[in-house]
Amino acid sequence: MEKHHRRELTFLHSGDFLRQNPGVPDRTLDDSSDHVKPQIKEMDFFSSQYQSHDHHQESKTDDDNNNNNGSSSFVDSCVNIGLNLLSSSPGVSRSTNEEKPVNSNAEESTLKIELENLNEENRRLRSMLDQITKSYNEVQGQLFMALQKQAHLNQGDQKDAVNGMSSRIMSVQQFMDPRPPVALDVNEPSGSDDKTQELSASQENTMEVVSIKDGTDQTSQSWGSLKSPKLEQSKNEDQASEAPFRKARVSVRARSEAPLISDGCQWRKYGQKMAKGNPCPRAYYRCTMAVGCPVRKQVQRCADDKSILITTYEGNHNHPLPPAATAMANTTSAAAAMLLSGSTKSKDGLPGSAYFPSLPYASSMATLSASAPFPTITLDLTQGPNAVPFLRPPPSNASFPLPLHGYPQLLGNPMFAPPKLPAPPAMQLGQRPTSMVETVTAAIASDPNFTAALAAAISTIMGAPPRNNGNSSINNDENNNSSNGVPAPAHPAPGSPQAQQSCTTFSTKACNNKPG
DNA sequence: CGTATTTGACCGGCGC
DNA sequence: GCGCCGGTCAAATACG
Repeated sequence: MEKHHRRELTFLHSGDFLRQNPGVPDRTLDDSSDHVKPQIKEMDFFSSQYQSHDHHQESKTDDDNNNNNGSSSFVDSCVNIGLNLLSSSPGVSRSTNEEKPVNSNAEESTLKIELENLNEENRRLRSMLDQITKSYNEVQGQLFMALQKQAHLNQGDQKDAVNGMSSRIMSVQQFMDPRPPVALDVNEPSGSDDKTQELSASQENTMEVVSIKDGTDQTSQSWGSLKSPKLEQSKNEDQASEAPFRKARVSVRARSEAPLISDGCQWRKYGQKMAKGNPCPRAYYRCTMAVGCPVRKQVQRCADDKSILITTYEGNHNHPLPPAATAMANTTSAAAAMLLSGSTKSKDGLPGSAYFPSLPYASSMATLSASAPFPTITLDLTQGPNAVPFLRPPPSNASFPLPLHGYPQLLGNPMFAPPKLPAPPAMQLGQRPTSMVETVTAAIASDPNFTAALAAAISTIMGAPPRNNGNSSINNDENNNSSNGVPAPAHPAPGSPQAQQSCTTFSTKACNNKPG
């Protein structure tokens, strides 16, 4: 069962592709790092795999080979040793072999045969991997084409097309990027230069998609230096047009009985107030994952439906996000790229009047609110994936539907400036409240509805009918995530596309969390 | 005892 | 200027 839904939701996870291979035991991936067992098959397989395909794992493999510690990555030359060490009592096997040359010869021939079998297996798996890679590329191409097609169809605005397309494509690239999701502590000096570079590059991609600055503080995103020329330009433009804007916010509506949704960050409550027009108190939290992190969030139950939890994020994290948060952020960004279709703005300029259901599952998830003191994008995750364009009647205030959360550019696009707010600085292009969106996407990720919608949308784009697994296939990953703010250890699967990761690591603890 | 939460006080923005 | 309101501070309290 778990295998089943993994397969569906992690459709780009190379590791899971392998996992599906009939000849490869499931323990292959899991055991590669944790267990010391005579699993030469798996080891050999990975070794070859990485050597031929996966650059970013090369360094790891090389390290292992160099260390030759026999803990995880055996090369062929080590097979014998590994077998002896692992299958016999240490210290005894050697003398035993010396005393019994005949048996040793027999064993040697046995090992040779086994080695040949392994080589054969290795070839077979490699060819399978090639096929998978091929299919992967094909699907990627199809996705590109689908996105371009949709962009053309919805090409209501040239500027949007220019900005959006490239971003979309970048997003897709990032989504498809088989490199391991990053997010780990980039400030920490890495032992391997190659690895570091890979991480940086990957982060760059990630940030290209996710990055937003809300203009409140430009404390360097510790993730990096990621600056595509384009974004750099945008940033400069923004800085040039610095305006007295305060903060953009992202609000997430999700059904949850828990007082908090788990978004991968650690929060400390610093206040609670009764808000006007809502019998439920509003709680104020600040991020405590790093000293001085300016990110705040407000949590309040919906006055109309107390089962709906409204979480509003504000500010930029000044620290790397834990994998649990980053992965989800990446995924959501990728999902944004997938789901975003063409022009997203209100063509007649009237709030609430624009709706482009090119991607029915997601296009109604986001609304921009013009009435709030701050530009706020609201992501409504309270509807089921198949509740087709669920256009929750916009709240009394002015708002207009947006296809897409997690799509930073939207927040920055002056075209989206609420009529009431004359192009608030917060809405300037290039202002990228990165972390806010990331946090929100993390929150989104914790909502089963979103992941289901994402899966359905992806399936739609891919031209395949969405499987009817819906929430059930996604929600079972609770154990994958650590509790609030605690990074899930080593959960990024090597060589897996980032998008996949978020699919598999989505936290659904929203309903299980106890307040910290 | 250290840390997190609670809760009333305080502050600033905004409308009248 | 005043009051309302959202947001934050910080002392008191709770908790492990």
